[in-house]
Amino acid sequence: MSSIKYIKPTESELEILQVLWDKGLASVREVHEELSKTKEAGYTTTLKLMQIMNEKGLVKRDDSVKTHIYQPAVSKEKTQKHLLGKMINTLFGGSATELVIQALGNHKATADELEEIQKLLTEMKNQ
Amino acid sequence: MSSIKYIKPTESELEILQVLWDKGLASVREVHEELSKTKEAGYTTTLKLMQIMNEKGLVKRDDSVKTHIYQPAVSKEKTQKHLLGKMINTLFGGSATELVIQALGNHKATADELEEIQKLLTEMKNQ
DNA sequence: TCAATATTACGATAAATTTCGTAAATGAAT
DNA sequence: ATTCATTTACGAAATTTATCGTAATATTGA
Repeated sequence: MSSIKYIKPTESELEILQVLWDKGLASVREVHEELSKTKEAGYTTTLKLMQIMNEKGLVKRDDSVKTHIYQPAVSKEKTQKHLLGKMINTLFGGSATELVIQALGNHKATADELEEIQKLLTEMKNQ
Repeated sequence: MSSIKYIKPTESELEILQVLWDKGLASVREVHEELSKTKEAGYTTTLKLMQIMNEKGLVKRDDSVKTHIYQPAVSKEKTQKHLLGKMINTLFGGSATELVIQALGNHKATADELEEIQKLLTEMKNQ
């Protein structure tokens, strides 16, 4: 059994993780530039957050080089799964279906995407 | 235009809202009893939270009677919609479809529920 | 080498959230 | 009416999150 406690990223930490999941590896500068496109915050704020995330184990870093290079230490899929599960419980009374219906109803999907989901559903029914 | 700022409930506040959405009306005691089934916290903690929620406008209360009666002041659907949208953005790169696939993949749904979702999808395609 | 630049480290602060102790108010029972 | 139990009010503390100023460190280029 694993005694590793799941660490829930904060909202700001999730934004940083998103960038890292996308880039794989990145310096603080790179992450900060990316965040700056949609958000206002100082460089040292991003730096500090990433240092804290390193302490928490949410990211790893290579500090053998002058400009430290960070990478995610938690997987995108597991994090999605965890937070989605939490939301299903605390907001949709435990029903994933209710969430799916809400999501489909309120957020436009393309025809292709609808196809994809239908295919998945058919597979699920045939098991 | 409406100048009402959306207030994001905290995690604890969401737990309380869930109870109120379910019961419609409830005293602090009732909410607290319900929460106690899954959570450890003192009665005054729940009370204080509900008082703060009242100040924020997340709940309303009738204090004309000795034991104040609370009810939700924000709708379950709107709250779901808001937080779901936020999660799609910060965790699924803006793709509702990705979220739906994750949700269906990880959380079992009954055959009936799958039917229901398929029906919804068909309707969406035919529009 | 030395000045300019960039990066990291560190500490401090502010704001938001959660928690609870204690007192005050109310209602009920004897 | 006095006691007892319940509830609300209030304040304070502890925690977490977000932010930034400043100092220290390292790099580069003139």
